[in-house]
Amino acid sequence: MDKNNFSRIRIKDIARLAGVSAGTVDRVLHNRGEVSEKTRNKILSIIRKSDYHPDILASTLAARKPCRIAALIPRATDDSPFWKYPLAGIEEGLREIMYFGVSLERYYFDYSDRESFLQSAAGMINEKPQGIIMAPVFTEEASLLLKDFNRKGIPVVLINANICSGSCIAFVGQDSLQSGMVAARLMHYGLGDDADLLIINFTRERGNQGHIQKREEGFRKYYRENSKNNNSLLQQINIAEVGISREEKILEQVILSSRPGLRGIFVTNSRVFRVAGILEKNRINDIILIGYDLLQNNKDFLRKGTIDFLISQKPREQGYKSIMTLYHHLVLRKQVERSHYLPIDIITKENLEHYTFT
Amino acid sequence: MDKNNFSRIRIKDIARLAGVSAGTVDRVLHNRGEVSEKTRNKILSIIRKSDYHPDILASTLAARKPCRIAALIPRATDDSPFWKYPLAGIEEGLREIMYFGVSLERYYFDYSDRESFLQSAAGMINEKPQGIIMAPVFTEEASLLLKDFNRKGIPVVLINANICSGSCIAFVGQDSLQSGMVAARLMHYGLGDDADLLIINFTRERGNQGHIQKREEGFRKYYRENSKNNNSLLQQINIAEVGISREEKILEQVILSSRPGLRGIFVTNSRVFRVAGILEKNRINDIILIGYDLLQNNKDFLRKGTIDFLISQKPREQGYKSIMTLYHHLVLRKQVERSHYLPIDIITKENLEHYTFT
DNA sequence: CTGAAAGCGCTTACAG
DNA sequence: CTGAAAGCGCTTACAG
Repeated sequence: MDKNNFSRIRIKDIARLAGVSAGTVDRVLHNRGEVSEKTRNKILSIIRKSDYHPDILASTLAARKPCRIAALIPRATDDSPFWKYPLAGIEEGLREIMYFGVSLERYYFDYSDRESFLQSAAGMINEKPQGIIMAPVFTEEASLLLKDFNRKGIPVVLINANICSGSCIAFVGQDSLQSGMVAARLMHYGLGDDADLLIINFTRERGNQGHIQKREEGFRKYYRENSKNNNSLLQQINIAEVGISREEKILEQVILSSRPGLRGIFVTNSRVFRVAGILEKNRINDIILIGYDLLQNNKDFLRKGTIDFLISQKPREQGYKSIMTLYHHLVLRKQVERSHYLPIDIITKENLEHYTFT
Repeated sequence: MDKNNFSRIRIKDIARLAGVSAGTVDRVLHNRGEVSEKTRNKILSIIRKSDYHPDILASTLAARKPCRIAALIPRATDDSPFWKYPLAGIEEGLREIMYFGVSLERYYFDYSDRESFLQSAAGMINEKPQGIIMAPVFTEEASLLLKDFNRKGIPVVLINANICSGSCIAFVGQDSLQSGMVAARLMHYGLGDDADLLIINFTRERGNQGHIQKREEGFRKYYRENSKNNNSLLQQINIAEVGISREEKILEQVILSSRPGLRGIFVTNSRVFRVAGILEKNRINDIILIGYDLLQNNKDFLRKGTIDFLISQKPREQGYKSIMTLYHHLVLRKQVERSHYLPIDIITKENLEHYTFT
């Protein structure tokens, strides 16, 4: 039987050992100067010997300075509900740490509106938060912001997409290239070599499409490395989001004209339900369909078998980890890991129901 | 922009409003009597109106009563390292809540020694922990213990296997039946109908084999419901763990004699690396092999491609959730969910590396 | 540069 | 049945 006791030595004890007052110990503990080198060193050496751990409860209680964290993320919409999950994760984390005086300010922007991103960011900066969670949807603008935050000494955690070049404390998200490889692996495992495949990209305004491209790249990489499938069998199509009915037509035409050879479709984002709809409408059920994200639409098609596999980005856990990382940094003052690559979850009809928190 | 402020009304405020002292408010807050009905009701009504939330930091700081949690789990061994992961998860959780005075006492037992389970349990009971995490490896004995803890009012969280019939506050683990279905789905997706399959059970001393059986059941259920594969194609073999070399011989014989028809093998626990070894030795690479748990051996074979899929039980997260559930119950005094079925993770060579915390 | 005192919000004997 | 006081371990003005 082992025991795991926690801090017993108190500031008071150290003060007594050093022959000084608690206030002085506190001053060296927090490096706020106004202590002579001599006493400072004496206290420091005592601390080192004594494996002192501050009582963080007493500390935050006494300091009673609130810690305001801001989240700059896209607003979830009916059309694109993805971002409600990271937010839910952030809020779940918040509930666990609010006792430490942590509060959350939410700043939303429109996923496809660069201007709204900048405006929301400006509002956030005005409030001078102690820490920031940011979804860097618009790469260039986000990079500039990052530099600004860095200059101001505000720690930032990036969520979902990674543009962190030294100026953020951590990134939380998925390894996109690798997730494309996972999709390819599933495709290849089910179809073997020499099956006609189609990759569909639903693109949007230029901006954060980097990780979408990476997924396609990963998919191709897998096939290059593991299959005798020659590239001509691997078509790709980009669908600009220009209005659903027009898109549907184009897609339908491409798919139908590729039959009967076409055996598998990989959709590089959460819009896979669109393709599923087309397959269903045309009563096509001999095509393997793989895409991303556990949206309600997608889950329905997965249950019906129209979609074969979904890859989850663990959006909720992304949110949870983001705020917890900031908490570890700001409140606990612990070293945090720079990269948090979350698992690439493979979801089927059979394991779907147990991915409630994802 | 939203704000998320937390408790501002203090006991002192309520006391003032009720025209009593803080001590009296505290007494009704904690139901420890010695208050007249009249003042009690007055205070209660004020509390209800005021959305008072206790400051849990101040509360645990002032109460300074330690909360000792005990974990009764199998000792991890070289042969069977599985249990080191739940323990790691428990310890990870502990680090986050030790500030609240939570400490952990570990009680180990031998996974295949019923007697050691009882002895370790006795030692634990002696120390009168405030909460218990228990792996109910030996079903009958564990049931009796559960009743005893229940009588003593000690809350228990069961981990990994579920025998909780009302006398535990929560279960954390995997849905075994469903995980078998996931394995079958992967098998069937890769091989189609009418492939010869083999299910291998490595059994041990009678005891907690319930969830292993469930896995086989799930596997068969999937095939019954989804395939035209008739049952004669689905052989099953139980290997009693009687010594590795004898087992290897038997297994090798079974596998070789089933060739060339045999196309897939499902191993119902983490011993899948044993089967992988036999396949490798005999240069067999046209058999799909699926098993459980990210042990080092298994991961190596997954990387080499001898094992095609592993299903993870998320052992670390089981541990983490167990202790956090107890913490929510004991320290935060919150209602906790009864069942925590963790996701059934599908691991391939391609997504293995991002399942570090699992 | 240093110490003594008051206070964070809650709990706990103790006195009445 | 109730209140006043001391204390949990730390922080923060303030006085010197």
